[in-house]
Amino acid sequence: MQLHKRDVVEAATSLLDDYGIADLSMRRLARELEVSPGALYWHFANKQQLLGAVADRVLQPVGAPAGDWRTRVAGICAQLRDALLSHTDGAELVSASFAAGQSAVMADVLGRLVDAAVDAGVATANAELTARTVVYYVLGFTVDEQSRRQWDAAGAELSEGPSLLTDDPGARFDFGVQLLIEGILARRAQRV
Amino acid sequence: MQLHKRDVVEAATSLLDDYGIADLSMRRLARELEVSPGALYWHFANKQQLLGAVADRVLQPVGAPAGDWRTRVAGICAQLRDALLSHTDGAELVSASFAAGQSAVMADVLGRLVDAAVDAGVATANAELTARTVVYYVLGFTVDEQSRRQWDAAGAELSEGPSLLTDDPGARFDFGVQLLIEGILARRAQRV
DNA sequence: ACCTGAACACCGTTCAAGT
DNA sequence: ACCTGAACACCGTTCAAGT
Repeated sequence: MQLHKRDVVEAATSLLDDYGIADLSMRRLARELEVSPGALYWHFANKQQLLGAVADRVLQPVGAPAGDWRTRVAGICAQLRDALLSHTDGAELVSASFAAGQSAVMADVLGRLVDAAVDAGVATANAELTARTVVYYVLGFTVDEQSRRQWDAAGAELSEGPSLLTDDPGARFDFGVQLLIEGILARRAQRV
Repeated sequence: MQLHKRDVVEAATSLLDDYGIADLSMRRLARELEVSPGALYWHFANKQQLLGAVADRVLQPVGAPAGDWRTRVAGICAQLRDALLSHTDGAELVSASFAAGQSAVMADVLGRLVDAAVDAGVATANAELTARTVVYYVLGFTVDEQSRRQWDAAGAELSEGPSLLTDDPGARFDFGVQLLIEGILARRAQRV
């Protein structure tokens, strides 16, 4: 039976969920699909490109929220974080794929953030950087959050009851998002 | 002659500068030092730890600027970016080591940013996140900047003269730093 | 204490050759 | 068009044994 891109991405995603990004290798993926390693290179130019496709699969649930620019920025951030946390090492995967310019969906998300920045009144010359700043925050925060989560999901029962200092990642995340939104507000209508 | 940690880190840094992070392997480093691969594991527990030591070497020039909190934040950001741009793939290396919790110097830098945030009036519960947000920005921005720089340092003479859209990375970097500073200002004196 | 030698268990990628 | 088989050129890490 023929191998399709979609099957490959599907298998890669379940490998990711079950064993994490360190064990998501081309050879192991090929083994799982019962094909030779070389077969994957008919469908994908290299591993980076394949990981980019997996990243886009992870990002499928991220939509285009409506509302004023603040609502949209906050909505995109929240949806992004949720999507990343839904897969083992999702934040790390998407972060790497974004940096490598291999995620089409991240490019779309960036575009929506650019629109929101423009609507906020940021000069077009600065809108892209404003959008990137938001993305850097969401990825950085979530990579960190996820590695901590996964770290004490192992070694679980040894830890103290309600974790240290009433840790509420959601609230912490929102604090940063609001910081950025206020920063955007302050930098709007900047003379180019 | 005895192999010391400092020699290893020195050799690793020059391998980094000459060939980039992808070619900085334990085996290649051992070959350069004319020891067996196993010898490195007497001095470092694993590759992550060694890379952390290299990251700290890269970060040596980053100091503790004086002044009011805004000046300190801006100064730390600028020094951090300069240090990262001074070595091939420096931003990527430090970003990875920071995420893995392997850079002592980044921990120090974070501490100074926490102090600045507290001085700005951010509640202590939010100061760490505020500091991390700044770090996420500097690392994200500089990884991106450096990959672009290195990409068109190859394929050089083919490109247009003054690059696209009067690209001034320094000015763009400062815009983001100011956005963050204004965000911090807006979120100071937050009720805990 | 510090290092070698050799092994273990892998990698990503390419490419002639097959169907 | 799509895939196999086999190779190429590597990895990180461990560990008995040597000095």
